[in-house]
Formats: sequence, structure tokens, C-alpha cells
Amino acid sequence: MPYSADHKSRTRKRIVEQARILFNRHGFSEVSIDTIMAEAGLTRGGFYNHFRNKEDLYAEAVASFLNGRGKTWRDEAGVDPVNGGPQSVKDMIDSYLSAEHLGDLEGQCPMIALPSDVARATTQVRCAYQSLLRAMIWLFENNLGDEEGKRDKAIGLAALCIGGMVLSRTIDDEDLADEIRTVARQTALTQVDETLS
Amino acid sequence: MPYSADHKSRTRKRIVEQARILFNRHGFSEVSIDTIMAEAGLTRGGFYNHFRNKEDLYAEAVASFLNGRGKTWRDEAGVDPVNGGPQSVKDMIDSYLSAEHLGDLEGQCPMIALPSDVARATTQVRCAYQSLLRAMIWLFENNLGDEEGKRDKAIGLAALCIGGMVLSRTIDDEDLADEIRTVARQTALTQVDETLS
DNA sequence: TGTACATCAGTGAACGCGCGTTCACTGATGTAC
DNA sequence: TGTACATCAGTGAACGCGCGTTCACTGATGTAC
Repeated sequence: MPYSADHKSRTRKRIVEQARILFNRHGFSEVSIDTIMAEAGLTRGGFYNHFRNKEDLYAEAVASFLNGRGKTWRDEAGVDPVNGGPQSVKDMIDSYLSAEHLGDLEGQCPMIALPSDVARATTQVRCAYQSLLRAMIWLFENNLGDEEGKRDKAIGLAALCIGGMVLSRTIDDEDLADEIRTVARQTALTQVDETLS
Repeated sequence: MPYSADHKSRTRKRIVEQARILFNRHGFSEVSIDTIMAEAGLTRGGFYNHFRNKEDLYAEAVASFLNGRGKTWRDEAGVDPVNGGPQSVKDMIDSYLSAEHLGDLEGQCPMIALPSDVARATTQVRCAYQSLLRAMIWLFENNLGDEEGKRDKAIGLAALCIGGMVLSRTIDDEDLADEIRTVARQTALTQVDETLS
């Protein structure tokens, strides 16, 4: 067996990571396999040793967010006696709707960076996107106490947070973008507070 | 002067209309000038008699929504003694978050169909998108009575409605998509009601 | 410990294709007489 | 009223380019002896 046991899987991870960054910034069509491989320190031909085609990599790249920054959010806000509860949801909302997150075009949540891109991609890619959304809803739902209607509240919060960020990311006027992001954040935080009372 | 006075402008409108439909369904990169011109009953060469380049047409196509279905919403919900007020906002939300609107891939609001596409386009295109958003916020804001905070409520409603639709449009699971759309609609309608009391 | 070998991750030239854009030309039509 | 003409919307071949994918080859490395 040439090369160490995990050599290939490490290379593969490097490709997925660079793909996630490039797709996030430029969108699916605007990024070439050449560029991704070059960023990963490889040449184009090797791509097909790792992936069946470009769409397969796209799906993996979207899904990989859950192992990066997404994992941090999930871990910090996990449903446990120490970290769980509405306060962790509020922290997460605060972070998700922050100026830093909006400006981090390479590292931000793909739900913000790629919605209409993904909507026209393969089932595989859309399922990857869906898993991110389910994770967010799950996180909200399981930290909003026991009252009825918490799932609806979780879904409403997700739509508000992602919608606010998508709009802020898309428009050109920075002041309006900031206003939308800030209002969405404040509205979401207030809604979580209402859950408590 | 060969051809009638409005011959060229009618041709141009036909191109913009077909472009709006095709971009909405397939996204910017996936639609070729050839296809658009063919759908308009023309050949590719004539394109540059009407537009400087593909991005210019994109901006016009996005903006043109305000003269089509968007205009209907604006007219119906205009701020006047007959049609205005919270009820017209509720009608509009009901329509915006309907299954029909979600399924109408060619005719739906470009804010839902094209967010991440537009986010990476030229300033011109982003401004066109922005004008749609401003129109929606304006419509909400001016129909929510006189109380303070109505602008924030309008922005929150816009983020919720567009966010809910973008997510429903993107994911693969139809049941979850329906749940998100329905919850977003109910949440938005309730928020308008709270404005009244 | 040292060497020959087999494996397979990685290389880079090549293929076919479609795209945005240009440009010399055509021909339908309104106008001048 | 009829005809010649000028205009310019529309045509379609051509250009240059970059892309996704394929494939015969290379060479670094773990293993067998």
C-alpha cells in the first residue's frame, strides 16, 4: 500500500475545504475544477480520483459546513444542562446575524451564500442544504423550553434569520443592509424572550 | 425611419420578458443569450442592438418584475382609503407565501428565485433587486397604521416572508418545504394582527 | 539493513463543446419625390 | 398613386476562450524478501 493510510482522505478533505470556500464566495458555476484543485495544491486530472463529478463535490462542500463553524454553533448551544436553553439560542442568533458573519464571504453559512444556486442543483446538493436547515431548526427547537408551538417558533426564527442575512448579503446599499440585519436580529431576540414569559 | 416608431421598443420588451422568465427558472449563468433571443423569436446577433451586454439585460429583467406581478401587488395594496391598510398587507402576504407562488418558477418574485445569483452580480443588478425589496418594505410600512416601529415591523415581515420562501424553494423535502412556508405565513399574519391591537 | 517491486495518487495534454461577443451583410419598411 | 432610396433591426458565420471530463503516463512510497 503506497502512501500512508490516510493520505488520500486528507487530500480529499483539503479539496472539499477549498471547494466550500470558493463556492461560497463565487457560486457553483463560477468556480472551475481547475481552480479548486490548484487551491488545494493539486492539478485538475486528480479530481476524478476523489469525486465522480463537480456536483458531487458541491454537495460535500455544502454539507461540510456542519463539521466546521456549524459544529461550533451546535456544540456551544447543545441541549444539555450546562450550555442549553434560550440563552444559547440568543447567543447563536447574535452570532449568526452579526456583521462579522455577513462579511465573512468565504466562511459564512452556505444557507446564506448559496440559496438560489442550490435550488437549481441536484437532489444531493439540496439534501445537503436541507441538513443544514434541519440542524438550525433542531437547535432552536430544543432550546426553547417545553411549551407548545416551539417547533413553529423555531421555524419562524430560522426563516427570519436566514431571510434577513440573505437580503443583507444581496443588496447594494450598505446602510439598508445593516438596517435589515439589525432589525432581523432584534426581532429574533425579542421573539426568543417572549418564549420565556 | 424604417419600421414603426415603437417596433424596436416592443422587441426589446419581448427580450426582457423572456429573459426574466428564463433567468428566474435557470439562473443567470445557465441561460445563454442564444436561448433568450430564440425564445423572443430572434437570433443572437441582434442582442447587441438592444443591450450592452448580458449583465445589463439581467438588471432589466430583475427590475421588470415591478411592472408585472409586482405591480399588481402594489396597486392592490396601495396606500389609499379604499384598498390600503393591514387587510391589504394580509392579502398580499397570503398571496406571496402561497403554494401557487412557490410553484410558479417562471413568474415568481426574483427576490426568491435569484438571491445568491444577484449577490454576485454587478452593482446594477443588485440595485434592481434592492428596488424590489424597497417596494415590499414600503408596501408593508405604509399599510401598518401610524404607530411607532412600523418600519421595523415591515422589515421583519419582509425578511420572514422572503426567508420562508427562499428556504421552501431550496430544499428537497416537499413536506418540510410546505411546513416552512405555512409557518412563515401564519407567523407573518399574526404579526400584522398584533399591529392592530 | 538494504533493495526490487507493485501500487495508485497525482500529472498534464487532449477532446469536444458551448458560450459571449463581433461584424459584414441583408432585407423590411417608412419617407421623399 | 407609384417608385427609388435610405435606414437600421435583424441575421448568422466566425472568433477566442474556458470549461468538465478522459486517459495514458509518472513517480513517490509502503511492503516483501
